[in-house]
Amino acid sequence: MTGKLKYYLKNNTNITDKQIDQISGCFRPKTVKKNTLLLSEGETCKELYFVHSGCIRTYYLTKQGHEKTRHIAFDNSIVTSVSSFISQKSSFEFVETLENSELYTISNKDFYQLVSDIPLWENFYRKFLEMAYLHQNKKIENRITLSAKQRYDRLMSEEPMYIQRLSNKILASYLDITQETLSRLKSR
Amino acid sequence: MTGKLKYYLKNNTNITDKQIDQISGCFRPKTVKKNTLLLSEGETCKELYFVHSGCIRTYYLTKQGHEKTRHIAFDNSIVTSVSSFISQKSSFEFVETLENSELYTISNKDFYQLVSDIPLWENFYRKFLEMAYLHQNKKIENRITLSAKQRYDRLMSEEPMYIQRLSNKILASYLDITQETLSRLKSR
DNA sequence: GAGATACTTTGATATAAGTCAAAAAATTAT
DNA sequence: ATAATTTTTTGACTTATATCAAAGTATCTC
Repeated sequence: MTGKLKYYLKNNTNITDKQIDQISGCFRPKTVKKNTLLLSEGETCKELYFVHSGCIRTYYLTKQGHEKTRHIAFDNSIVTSVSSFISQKSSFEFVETLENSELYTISNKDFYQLVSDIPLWENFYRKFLEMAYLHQNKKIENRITLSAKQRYDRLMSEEPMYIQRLSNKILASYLDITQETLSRLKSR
Repeated sequence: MTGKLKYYLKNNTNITDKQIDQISGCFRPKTVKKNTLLLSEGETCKELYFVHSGCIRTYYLTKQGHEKTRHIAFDNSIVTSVSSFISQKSSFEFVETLENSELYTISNKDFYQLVSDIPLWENFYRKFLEMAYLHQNKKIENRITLSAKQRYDRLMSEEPMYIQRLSNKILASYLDITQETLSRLKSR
């Protein structure tokens, strides 16, 4: 059942099989329809998700009410509202499914219990944070140094799945441009 | 000598005095004149700095050759080219002193040795990464949701030290605007 | 302290991307 | 299938910020 999660942990950590069983035992399966909010602005993020299948995004609203997509997680990845999950303070982000999704979810409590109990899990979490940082870094850099068209072209070549699986609306908000601009630059 | 560093660790961790001695023993003092490069693009970042006094920035160059300041560290904070220090790959960032600075420097090797040896140091490092992530997050959000003037005003009210201690050139590059724009919006 | 170098201001102009609006196309629901 | 809703495209217009250029200030260096 949690096979894919176990496989993921086996491939990304040196945690022993026994401890992988212990870890995956802390996750609960959760089937969610597309376009479902898992977390809203103002709530405290109590869960972290492993995406078995489907797709999840995190986004926030600008003062003008525009959605800005921060992160998109496809199959075989981990996602949550990182800042709220870490700080256990009110989130300014939303977490939402973009497709019908099968998730495995772990509570904040259990997660940090594992961080204390299993050194290699803390190690894994640290590496997750390192990756999250590098990813963010790259997003800032892209946003600052590339034009809208260049960002689109780069995503197209580096992460074609984004273009294949996401609607223009979501894609535009991920690339920090308007739908109209995306529509126009696609036909250039 | 490393008094300020020890004080910093006492205030930000639960590490025992004995282990704080062990940790600060791994740091070496380094006095650096202003406008000195500590790391250049293409080099691998082997050191992490505690800023005892002075000021350090990290920045990178766009394809057009413009400097973009990513992070600024004043007294009593820790700084490095995080992505290169983590990955031990070639850096695309520069690290530079903006003022005459007294630093304490630790090697990547010693740093990760302490991460292995002292659980509370790994814990501290994890929290450092969490903070770095939150800080980045906020920078992305500000850049996307606020106008140049709004970003300047917010920095002025939240971090007046930035405006007091940095030249317009550096400040502009930190706010992701040109010097000319900064000059203009200051007189509005 | 004079000259060189680097920084800041001001002006004129250009441009990428946003906004508003409405039609066309694609999904979703009944 | 048909209607209703949502998404995408296209057009006309606006705007914030960048660019280029030149003059004015400040800072370093010999």
